[in-house]
Amino acid sequence: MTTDIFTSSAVDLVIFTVVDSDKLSKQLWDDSLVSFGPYRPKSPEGLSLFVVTLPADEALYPNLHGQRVLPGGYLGKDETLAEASRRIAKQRLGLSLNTKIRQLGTFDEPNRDPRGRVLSFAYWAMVDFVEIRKYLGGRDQIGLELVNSHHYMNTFAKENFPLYHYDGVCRFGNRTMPSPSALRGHAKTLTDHLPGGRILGLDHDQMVFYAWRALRHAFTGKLDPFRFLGLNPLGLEFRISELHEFTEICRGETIQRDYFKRQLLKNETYLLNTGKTDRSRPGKPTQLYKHINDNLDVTDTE
Amino acid sequence: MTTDIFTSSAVDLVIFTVVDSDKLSKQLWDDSLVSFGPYRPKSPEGLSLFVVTLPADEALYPNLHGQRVLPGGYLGKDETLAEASRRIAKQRLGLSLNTKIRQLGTFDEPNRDPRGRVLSFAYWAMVDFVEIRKYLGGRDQIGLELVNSHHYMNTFAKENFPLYHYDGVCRFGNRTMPSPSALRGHAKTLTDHLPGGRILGLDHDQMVFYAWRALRHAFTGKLDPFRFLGLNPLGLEFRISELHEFTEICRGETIQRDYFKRQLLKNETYLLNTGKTDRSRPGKPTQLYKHINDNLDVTDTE
DNA sequence: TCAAAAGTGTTCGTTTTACACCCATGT
DNA sequence: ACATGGGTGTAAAACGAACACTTTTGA
Repeated sequence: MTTDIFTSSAVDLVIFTVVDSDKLSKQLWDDSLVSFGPYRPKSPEGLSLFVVTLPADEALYPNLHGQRVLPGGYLGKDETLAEASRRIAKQRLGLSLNTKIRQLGTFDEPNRDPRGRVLSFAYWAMVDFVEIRKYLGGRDQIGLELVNSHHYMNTFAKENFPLYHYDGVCRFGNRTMPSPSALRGHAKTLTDHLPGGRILGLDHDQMVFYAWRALRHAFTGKLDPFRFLGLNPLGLEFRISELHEFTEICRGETIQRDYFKRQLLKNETYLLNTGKTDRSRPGKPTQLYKHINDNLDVTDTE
Repeated sequence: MTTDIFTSSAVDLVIFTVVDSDKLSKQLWDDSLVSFGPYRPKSPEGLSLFVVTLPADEALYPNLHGQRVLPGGYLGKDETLAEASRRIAKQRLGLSLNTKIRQLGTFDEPNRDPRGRVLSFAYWAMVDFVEIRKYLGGRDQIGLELVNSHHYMNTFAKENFPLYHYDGVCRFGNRTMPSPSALRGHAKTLTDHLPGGRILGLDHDQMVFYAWRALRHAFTGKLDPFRFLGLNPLGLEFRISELHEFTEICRGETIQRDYFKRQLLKNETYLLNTGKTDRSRPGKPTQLYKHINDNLDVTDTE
C-alpha cells in the first residue's frame, strides 16, 4: 500500500462499453445488473453506451449504502498510473484492459472522499462488451450504468431544447453551444443540476462526465475512432449504419445519415469495403466494411 | 512536507507570458534572462510567447548542471493542487498568480526524476508580462524561454514544410495535420526529435508542449481567449492587429488578417469599439477596441 | 404491396480562402 | 511621393445542412 501519512493516492476507472440493448436483455439472466435509470427503452432501441460500476464498499463508505461507484483502488508502490489502472481492472473486475487507457485528470477536492484526503487519478477506456459480459453480476455485483442511448437523447430533447442547442448530451451531463449566449463560452450542466440528480456515489458522476467528453473526442473530424480507442466494438465487418449509430451515441448528438456516410467514405478513409452484402436486417441489403488495420491491439501503455 | 515513504508529489508550473520582444530588450538590464535559443530575431519581430524557467537546483540535480527547469515544489499537507500551484508561484517566483490555472495532467514515469519516484502534477497559466518582469533575474535567476514567435514560425517553415501542413508549431513541438497521411491521426514531434534538441531539464519540455497545446484551445472558434485565460495581456485598449498577432503566436499558425477581423467582429463579439483612434504606429490610424468585461479577475480556484 | 433501410442526386446557404484595391497617416 | 498598416469589396471554393427520390430487400 502506498498510503502516506497525509494523503492516499487512488486510481478510479471510467470504463465504457457499447452494446445493443435489445440483445442485452436476452443475454443476461439478471437485468438488475444493467441500470437504465428512468430511461429503459420500451421498444428496441439499438446501441447504448454504458459505464462499468460496482456497489460502494459498505465497510469503507457506510454513508453510501446502496450507491454504486466506479471501480478503483490504491496506487501501488512501484507502479505507474497506467499499470495501476490495468491491475485494478484485473483485480476488481477480472478484466484484462487491452485497449487504450487515457488519463482524465486528478480529483483533489479535500472533501471528495468521506474517509479523508484521497487524491484520485481517473483513467478512462472503452472495452468490448464481450469482455465485460463475462464478469457482470456475480458476487461482486459488477454492473452497467446507462450513459447514453437514442432513447435518452430523444427524451432529453423533448424535455429540454432540441439537440442542436447542445454540444453533446448524455445522462451524466451536457454542454450548451457557445454561440447563442453572449458569454462566449460553453455552459455545462452536470447531474447535480439535472432532473435525475446524482447517479453514482462520491464525485464519480463528474469523472464519468469528463471521461465522456474525452470520449467524444474520438469521433471528431477525420479521426479514426477505432485507432483512438484501441478497439473496434462493432466486429470485424460492419455496416456504415452501425458505425453511424455508434458515433451518435458516443457523441450525444445526431448526425445526418447521408452526410455521415459521404464524409466517411471520402478520400483516405480508414474503412475498406469488403464487397460482401449483408441482408441480416430489414430493408435494402448493405455493403459490409472493415477497418484497414486488422489488429488494433495496444501494446504500449500510452 | 508530504513526502510519503515511497513517492513524493510535486507540482510543476508552466507559466506563459507574452511580450513584445523589441520592448523586451530595452526594458531589461540583463538579456541573458531571456533565452531565444537560436531564434533571437535580428530585426524587430513583435510579440513572442515565453515560458518562465529557473535554473535547476544544483543540490537536488547534480547531473542537470546549467540546465533550466520549470518552477515546481512539493504538495503540502492540506492543500489542493490549485492552492499548491499558487503557493509555489509565490514562493519560487514571488508571483501572485491571479489568472486562471488549469490542470495539465500527471507525469508519473518512474524514472522521470533522477532523485527517485516523484509524481508531478503539472498546471499551466498565462500571466501578464508586467507581473513577471519584476521578478526576472536577480538571485534566483528567474528567466524566460522562448516558446513561439513569428521569427520561429518563419524559420521553421523555411526549414520544414509550409505552416499549413501543421496543426500548430512552436519551439517545444508541433503536430502535423491528420489528413495527408493514411494514419488518420495527428503525428506529433517533440523536442527530442527536433533539430534544437531538448531545451529544459527533466521531462519539462513535454510539459511545456502539452501546456501549449492546451493554450491553443483558448483561441479556437468563437471562444473568448481573455475569459479563458482570465487575463488580457494586451492592455485595456488595443488594436485588432495586436489581438491578431497574439492569436497567431499562441496558436502557432498564421491567420489571414482580413478574415480574422471579420470573424471577430461578427455578431456577438466580446469586443467593444471604444471609438478612439490610435496613431501610435506607422500607417493608417486604427480603431481601438476593449473587452466587454472590464474585469477579468479570477476569484475561484477553478 | 408495403415498410424499412440504403444509396444517391441536388439545392442552398454559410464559411473559408484568396486577391485586390483603396484609405489615412508619418516621414 | 511613398512606405506602412488599416479597411473593405468581391469572387471562387469548400463545406455543411436539408430534402427528396430511388433502390432493394423481407414480410
